[in-house]
Amino acid sequence: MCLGPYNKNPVAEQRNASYRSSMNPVEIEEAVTGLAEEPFDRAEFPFQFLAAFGNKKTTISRLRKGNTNQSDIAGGVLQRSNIHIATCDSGTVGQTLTALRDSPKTGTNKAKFILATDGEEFQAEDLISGETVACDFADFPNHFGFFLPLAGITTVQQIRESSFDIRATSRLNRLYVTLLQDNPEWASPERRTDMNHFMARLIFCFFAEDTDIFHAGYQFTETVERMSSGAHEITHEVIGELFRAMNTKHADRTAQGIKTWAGGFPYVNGNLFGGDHALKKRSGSAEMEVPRFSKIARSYLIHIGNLDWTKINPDIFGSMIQAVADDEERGALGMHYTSVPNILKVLNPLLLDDLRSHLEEAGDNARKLLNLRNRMAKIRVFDPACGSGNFLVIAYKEMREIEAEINQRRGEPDRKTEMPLTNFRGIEYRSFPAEVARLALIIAEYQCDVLYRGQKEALAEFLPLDSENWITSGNALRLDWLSICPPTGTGVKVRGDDLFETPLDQSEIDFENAGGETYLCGNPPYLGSLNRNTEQQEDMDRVFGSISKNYKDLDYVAAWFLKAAQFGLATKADAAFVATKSICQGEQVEMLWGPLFKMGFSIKFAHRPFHWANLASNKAGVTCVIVGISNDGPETALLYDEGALLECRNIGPYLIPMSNVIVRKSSQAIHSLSKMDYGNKPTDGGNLILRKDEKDRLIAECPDAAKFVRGYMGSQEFIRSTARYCIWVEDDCLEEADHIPELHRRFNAVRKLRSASVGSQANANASTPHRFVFAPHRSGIAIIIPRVSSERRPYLPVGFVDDSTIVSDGAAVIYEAEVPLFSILASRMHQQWVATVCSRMRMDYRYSNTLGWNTFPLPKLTEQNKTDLTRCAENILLAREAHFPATIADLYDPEAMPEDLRRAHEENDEVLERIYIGRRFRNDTERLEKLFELYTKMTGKKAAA
DNA sequence: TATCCGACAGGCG
DNA sequence: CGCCTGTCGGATA
Repeated sequence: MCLGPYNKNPVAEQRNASYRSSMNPVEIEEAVTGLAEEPFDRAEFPFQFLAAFGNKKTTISRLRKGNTNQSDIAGGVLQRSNIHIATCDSGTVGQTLTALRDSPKTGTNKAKFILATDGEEFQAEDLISGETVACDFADFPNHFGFFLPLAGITTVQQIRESSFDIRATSRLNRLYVTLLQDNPEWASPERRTDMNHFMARLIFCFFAEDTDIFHAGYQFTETVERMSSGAHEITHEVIGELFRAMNTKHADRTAQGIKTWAGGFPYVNGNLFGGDHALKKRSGSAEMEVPRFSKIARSYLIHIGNLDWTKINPDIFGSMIQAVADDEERGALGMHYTSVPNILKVLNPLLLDDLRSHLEEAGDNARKLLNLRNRMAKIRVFDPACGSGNFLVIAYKEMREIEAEINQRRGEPDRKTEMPLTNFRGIEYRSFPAEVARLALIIAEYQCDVLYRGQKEALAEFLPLDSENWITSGNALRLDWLSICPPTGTGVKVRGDDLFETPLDQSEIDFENAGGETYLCGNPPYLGSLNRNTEQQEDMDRVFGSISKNYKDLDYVAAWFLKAAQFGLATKADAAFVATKSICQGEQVEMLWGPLFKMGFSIKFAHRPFHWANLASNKAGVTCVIVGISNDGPETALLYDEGALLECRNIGPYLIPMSNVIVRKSSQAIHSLSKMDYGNKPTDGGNLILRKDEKDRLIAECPDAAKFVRGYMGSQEFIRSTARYCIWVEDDCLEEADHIPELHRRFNAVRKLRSASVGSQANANASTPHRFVFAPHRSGIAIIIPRVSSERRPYLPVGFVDDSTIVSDGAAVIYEAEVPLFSILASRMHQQWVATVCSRMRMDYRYSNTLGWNTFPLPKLTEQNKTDLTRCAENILLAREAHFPATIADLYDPEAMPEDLRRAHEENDEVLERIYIGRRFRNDTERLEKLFELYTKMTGKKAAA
């Protein structure tokens, strides 16, 4: 997955900075390894151990002083809710661990782990899972994954199981940083590509020497170590010579003057060892360069080479290693990667399930099996945001498994694969991940060959590498996808770098006879309009500019869907991407699905919104969907919701079973009820807002200020009854207010903040700091509708406020509201509508006047209807009052909603639903059907009129 | 003028 | 420290 160089904006940068503060698995691995290399200090070890897992200095010094150390064991350190550690006399590790396990404090303080060591032996136990570790002290860093929950890392089980990948990443990270320090001229953006290329070559060599791709006696690491022994300054020459050998055919080596010690290395080629790109462009020469190694860098290199690289897992390793080269992402170190289960959520319904069902159907029929194999050989999988190639690697591995089964059944178990690696194509913005993706695929191919055909066969055909460059590094939204991934059988092979700028002449492709299928997949970057940089903004213009004029608020990821659709129109390719949920909610539905439906696409399968966990604790994640599109008119569509699968006739753009109805946001209501306003927006940096204590002090110090203070109510204040206040000054009282020193001070602060803002609205209002930048406030009784509220509540929480209170932009508001409006807003009908067509924050309801209120389909109300609804509203309000001082949050807690309140709502629903169909609806599905039907009717009539 | 969104953020128990 | 649930201001129309 690619995250381009975005975040020009200071807010986003700040977010990134805070993300870096917690330790990631790679940093922890480094710290733990460092700890094992130090001499064992019995008294200090527990604290060093905790520090290695990211505990803050203050936490540790408090533990050290004994303030928070709960241990009842001699030499013990017990951190509440985490770990009980004890160091002990030599040879007593077993007893000490037992003592820790039996310690009453271990239980009362909810320790998750116990750990005992004497500096020679190391034993630990995970008290929740019961897993244990027992090893030599020097080896305990190998088990660091075991302890990751100590750092709050529990969400991604896979990380824990990928100790090797994390360790390798950590070492490479160290080497990379050191090399950049030693060779500052390689840090320029231009040379960085060469550095990345160099790292990819190294990784290949480490893998090759451990898997016998390099012949015995010609080990890369060993050769480098031997030839540069005592002379680290020539390390780069040694490596350069080895690379040169691997780039030279055996027949030419003597003529090229390759040194004899390098002569036994195989010819690898495949561009991997070819001359470096930037240099070639600059001087026309393809001579490759190797960065210089300091003594430390050389020792890092040898250390890395001595790891067991056969354990490399190309599915996830790539995601981690790509982050090594990325200054922006180094802090997060690949933690945005797409896990294998999530990748399969895309690939299974997109193509793998179909292939597997054909395999099953073929049984042992040799002809059918052959057809399937031939079909698979012509399938291209194309990930236009491939990052380090996870999707492609998984697709390749899964398809190889199917092919192996075919060959098994056909009695050809050793058969060479029919699926060229070059059928798994990708585009990636950054050069290093693109390089890693190529490498990951090569490694995956080798591993599959070993698995399905045997090591001998795998080795025999592995080298030299195919030199085709089928993973393109560039901006996917500016490249011509057909040029990069034309269907198989068209006669167009992989095109050279220079051609990517020029779109493929479509006459080059014989689509009629192509026959090969293409499937597009991936997890492209998500970026709201707020966080895009200029280049990304222009990308959107290029992709959507000629299609619609209403696209600027679309998420960046939507551009991949549109390009995929355009690609699909030319070649009949289906596509499926992971995306932010917002492309299937709220205003974006119209912007994206309007054009896609018009182009003849529909949703073939989808995963309903699910939470994408973030490894860092205390950080919110993102809510994702997976959407597969096709213009092939599928007869049924598959809708996945967590574990469940629903087959339906059509999946609507809101990812529910329905027709392709799009609800458009509108500033005009389709019903004839009162106008709903957006709340009053301060843009004040908090200076016009007062907590209760601030308000009390202000009025105590200056009673004259009292008349400028009003209640201030948004979502939080209303739902949780947390009082806040605001300064509210009408223009004609400004002079008086400005004489109050505290208000004067606050006005100045607002003026300063608004002037300094990059937002035009803030600037425009800088000279009127006593006023909110948006202030529709009117007197009279108003209804407040929180902008965001929890999805757990069975009804939208709404309520009345009087005009001593200012409704903030944290809520919507209807001024001078009539009581029946409350009944409608508080109904199940309205909740269902808003839940479906409005956007969400996480999974929580997010209210919008233009999307939820103005579009709400409601039959015309009679006077009798209004009287009935008024009575219902009064009953709801009375029931709420009966439980004073319970907050709205208390009252609408689904576990604890009072019975009388629930009854009042039921009654309200009954009255309203009778207005729709003369009876109660059976369920929410029926409610939504009716609402969408009515919406279509009401908007259709309006359009005609 | 008006408003939708956040590869989100932060407080509470 | 994990769970629960909504701020706030910029970009855009």
